[in-house]
Amino acid sequence: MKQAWHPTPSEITLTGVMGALNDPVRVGLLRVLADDREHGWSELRAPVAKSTLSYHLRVLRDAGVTRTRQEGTRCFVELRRDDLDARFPGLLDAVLGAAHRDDIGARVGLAGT
Amino acid sequence: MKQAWHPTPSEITLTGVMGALNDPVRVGLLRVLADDREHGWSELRAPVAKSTLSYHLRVLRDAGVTRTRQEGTRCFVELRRDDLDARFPGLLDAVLGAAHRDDIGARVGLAGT
DNA sequence: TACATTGTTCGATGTTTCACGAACGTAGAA
DNA sequence: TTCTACGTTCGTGAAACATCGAACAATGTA
Repeated sequence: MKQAWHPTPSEITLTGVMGALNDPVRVGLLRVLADDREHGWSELRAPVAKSTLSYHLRVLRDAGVTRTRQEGTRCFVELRRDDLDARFPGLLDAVLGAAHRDDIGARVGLAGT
Repeated sequence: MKQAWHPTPSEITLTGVMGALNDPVRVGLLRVLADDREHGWSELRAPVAKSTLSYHLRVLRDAGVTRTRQEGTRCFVELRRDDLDARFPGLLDAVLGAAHRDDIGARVGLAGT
């Protein structure tokens, strides 16, 4: 299983990021990843089938919002906060703040919490 | 022609705003309206048919991004900056800054510019 | 009244998005 | 090698979206 493609910082587009964050499940994933730690795929809990979760993680990755690393058969996901902040200053914080206030994507979480 | 419906500030949702700003034409309109002045409908120039422009302005209005006022047969549109800033601090500026840097919606403009 | 202007709405069309289960490929375990 | 666990990809379907031109409604003008 080869490492998945990721956009370089300059390939990250506003349209792509806005599109990626225009879904409550993906905003929920964003909130989970906002602790800036790497999380295992299997640790993630979302109210969708695993194929759908894979799809959403792919959308986030392709947009440059997250980075996915493969290790054996396991995957680890993390937020590309530095790249996003460099590219679109303030955007991530604004979305995270708004998502927290409106409690968007609340049904997404981590195992055992 | 009665005045169109607008969401109250508390009815403005992050999901709605993100969805509204997830289209280059609408981001272009946002940039045009970012001067915080009221603009006449007929003043707006976008690379779409007038029925499509009407549709986009409706999406922005329904999301709470803009306010539309009717005066006779004419319409005037303005950005609801205060409401958006109160609801989602920093979001509008972040999007406007990013849109400017990436030149999103550049084909939208005003007549005579 | 009749006509022109302005923007909205309708109906049709093609595209994109999100969802699922099934099938698949890769890597490690037995 | 065979089996199991982990995620991805495929095929499909339903819904939402963007787009257009035509028809429409509301207002102002002749």
